[in-house]
Amino acid sequence: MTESQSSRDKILDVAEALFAQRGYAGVGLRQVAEAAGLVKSSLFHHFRGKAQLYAEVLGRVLVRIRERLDPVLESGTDTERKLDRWVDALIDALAEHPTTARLLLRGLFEEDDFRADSVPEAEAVEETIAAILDGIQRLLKEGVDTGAFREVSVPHTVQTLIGATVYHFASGELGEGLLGRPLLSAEAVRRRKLELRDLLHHGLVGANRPRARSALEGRS
Amino acid sequence: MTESQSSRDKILDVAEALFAQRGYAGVGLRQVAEAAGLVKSSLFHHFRGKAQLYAEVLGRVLVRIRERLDPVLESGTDTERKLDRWVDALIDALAEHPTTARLLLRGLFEEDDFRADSVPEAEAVEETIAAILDGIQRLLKEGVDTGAFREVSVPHTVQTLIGATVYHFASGELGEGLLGRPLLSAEAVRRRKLELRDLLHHGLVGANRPRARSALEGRS
DNA sequence: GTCTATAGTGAGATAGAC
DNA sequence: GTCTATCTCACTATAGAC
Repeated sequence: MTESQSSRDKILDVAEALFAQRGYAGVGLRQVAEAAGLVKSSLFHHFRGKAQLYAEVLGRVLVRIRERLDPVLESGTDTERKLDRWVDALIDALAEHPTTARLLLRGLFEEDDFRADSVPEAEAVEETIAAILDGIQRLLKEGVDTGAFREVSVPHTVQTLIGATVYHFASGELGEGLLGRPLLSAEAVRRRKLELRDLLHHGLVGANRPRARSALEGRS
Repeated sequence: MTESQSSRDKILDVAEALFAQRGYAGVGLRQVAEAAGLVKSSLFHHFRGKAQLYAEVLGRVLVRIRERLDPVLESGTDTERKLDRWVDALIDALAEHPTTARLLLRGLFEEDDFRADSVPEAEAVEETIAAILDGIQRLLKEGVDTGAFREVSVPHTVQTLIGATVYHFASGELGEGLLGRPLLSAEAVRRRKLELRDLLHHGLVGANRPRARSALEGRS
């Protein structure tokens, strides 16, 4: 965020914003260069080409997310609280930069477009995704095995969690039209956590256990 | 599906598949033309340009979906069953063509790319989206007002439903890696409906009402 | 490390013959 | 309604001066 960042970081920052907004195929290196205050060919001094730049952008945001999620999984509380914290941490990560969710969701699709001109850096991206998925799957399995959660399908529940978080914050104008406010406003983020937690606690958590919910915590 | 379809329909079909796979910016009209058995310039006899072709593709799948959802909303059962049927109908619509979910989710993002070269046909797309969203919002509001559902936020719940359905079937390799089978296999579609219904019934439906669930309906 | 210049390709779109 | 030919523009990438 400071003005004394290297050209390389500046390029990554503007490329992240552009790829999130217009996608891999929709962004030209000319755009990226000019937004970074350079001329197009100067990019090739920092990155081998478009595909590598994209892979580095994607890898950077995935690592950012993983760094927020891993500590939650290692914390020593009960499974139910760990899931709450995991979801909150993911939402915080997505809400930190307005481009993150879109970049991730687009990344899911554009693998086709960009695996064509494949680069070795793409492997690091896949590994980080696998690690994140592995973490949440272990957590859910632990909950199901110990009876803290219903006997849900772990993969399907992972998909639901991704949809409820990444899709939501990537939904742009459609989501903002529904909510009537910016998706990343403090109120909307807070409310998203609350709604999702309530859904999970009534939907995931076994029904025949003592449950101390502070009824209707500050609804509008 | 027959071989005696008009060139126009053939173009729409192959464009739908290509736009779903590679996105608006990622598809060239040359690809579309050759996949339809024509040369590029022949497309311009049927469509004014790339943006209009894309708008018509998008409009067609949205109308297909709306035609499946509207009858559910007009059926005369209780709110809870209507929601179940609405979700099932949406999943059936998404599972009917393997391209639908991706096309829709990409459509959310690519509005930027393609609103640039704006076409009047885009309005019909917006209207169909608005009608679909209005329908599910009314249904959810009815459920909250009558006490059939918890006091959830209607817009947030719409977002969760979209994420749990459209995202899921658009998730491609990531989703298939998680589930270990094709997303559109009969078993995976059946299971998705079941998992989502269970989540909603334990999460959306009020907890202090008589609930006759046929315990563990055929889990693997 | 950034620049100018340029190669080489493919894009969307138009004109007009058949 | 489909074709060939062509226009203009933007793209990724490279070469080489400074």
